[in-house]
Amino acid sequence: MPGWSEPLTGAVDEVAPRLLGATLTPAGGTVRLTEVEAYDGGNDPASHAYRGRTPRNTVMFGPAGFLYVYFSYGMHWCANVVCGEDGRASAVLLRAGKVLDGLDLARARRGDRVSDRGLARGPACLTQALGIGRDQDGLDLSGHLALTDPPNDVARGPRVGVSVAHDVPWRFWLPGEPTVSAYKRSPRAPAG
DNA sequence: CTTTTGATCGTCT
DNA sequence: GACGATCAAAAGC
Repeated sequence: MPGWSEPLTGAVDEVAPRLLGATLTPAGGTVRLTEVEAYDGGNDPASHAYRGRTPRNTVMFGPAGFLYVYFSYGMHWCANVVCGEDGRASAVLLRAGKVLDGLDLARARRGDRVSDRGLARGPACLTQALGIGRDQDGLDLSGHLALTDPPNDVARGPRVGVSVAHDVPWRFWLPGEPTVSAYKRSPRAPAG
């Protein structure tokens, strides 16, 4: 029995756009993914797996179809779908989505001042809206992630926030979606 | 809309 | 000890 996650086992830059349009329901509340970023395991200097396996990134080295969650900037959680072959440690960062279900739940977790389109706009906003945290690191996504038909229109460009590998256009999003986060280069990126 | 800046701490060197 | 795969508020257009 090939796992449900078989479509996640190709090259990560081909897998990432397949996640656009998918629905995710990890801990109450559902989001439709509108923006993702690919990280190519040990080959990618921007990847958390670039310098090998550590306690934090262990989940990345496991099979596809699991959630890799990490703590960022001392206050945020960010979530990835582990992709690629077992041991390759590729992953796709979930950058933004549109809340389809559990609007009240998402608003309660994010705060009343946030607009509907802003609820899951940005990787840390998305995890907060969905209730993703430490407990979801290593979560088996079967039953939580539903892939859809490939979107017919996908935009791509440089990744947000990374200070290396700017030439790699591995951010993918659904054009025209108001839930897609604004592009910001890393403050530490080389001037240009 | 844009730019700037402070918050805050786990992780790895 | 330095550095983030970030965010929100504040201030200027």
